[in-house]
This record gives sequence, C-alpha cells and structure tokens, in this order.
Amino acid sequence: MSWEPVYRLVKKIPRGRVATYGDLARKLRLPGGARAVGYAMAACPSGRGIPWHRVVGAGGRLRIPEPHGSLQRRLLETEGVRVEFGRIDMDRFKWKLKARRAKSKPGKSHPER
DNA sequence: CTAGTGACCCAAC
DNA sequence: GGTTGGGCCACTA
Repeated sequence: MSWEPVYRLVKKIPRGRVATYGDLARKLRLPGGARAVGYAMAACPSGRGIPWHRVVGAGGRLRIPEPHGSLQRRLLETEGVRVEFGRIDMDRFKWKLKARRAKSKPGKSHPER
C-alpha cells in the first residue's frame, strides 16, 4: 500500500505548525484511521522532505518513542513550536485544516451493510 | 485462516 | 493525574 497521500498531506504542513494523526486520517478518509497514519509515518521514507516531526498525537502529545522522540522535539522547537513536557499548545500550533467531524449523518442514503 | 504488534483515540475507573 | 480496556485497522509471522 502506498502511503503517498499521507506523505503528501504531511508535506503540506506549514513550518511552525503541527497536525494530529486523527486529523490527517479524517482528512484523507483513511480506512485505518489514526492508526493507519501512525503506521504510514512509522514507515515514512527518509530523503523526501517529509516533516514527520510535525505529526503528533491527539492533544498535541508526542507519541514517538526514543530516540526519534528527542529528535522530533528538537526539530519542532527549531521551527518555533514550543514543546513542554512532551506536549504542544495545540491552540497556537495546530495546523488548521478544514476537517469536518465525522459525526451523525442524517438522511444517509447508504446505510450500513 | 488466527495471533500478535503498533509513531492511535477515547471512555471509564 | 495514572492505569485498563475496547475499538479500529494495517502489517507480519
């Protein structure tokens, strides 16, 4: 499976901003959800300019284990993202997407199977 | 096919 | 604030 769409979206994350796995998954409508994004990022190929460090967990929490965790934190701070106690101020650094909440869908003409 | 794991998310205790 | 458990799906053995 090609995670190209995921990488493409990640590459679109502006400097000094971060996005969450869940949001990216919703944006891309990935069947695997946040988990798929996590897997995609884990398999993230290097040398493609993919700012993987701008992808964080829900609530702006860093879910990446060592040693990449430290690297991610350093890179984020370098770009101007404040990382404190493994957390990020989503209020100021979250990348504002047009993602709509997958909430209720009234008048659905395609019910579950 | 089943079972285990994972850079996830969320509710509940 | 922390730990558990369920859900969700992709990938590997």
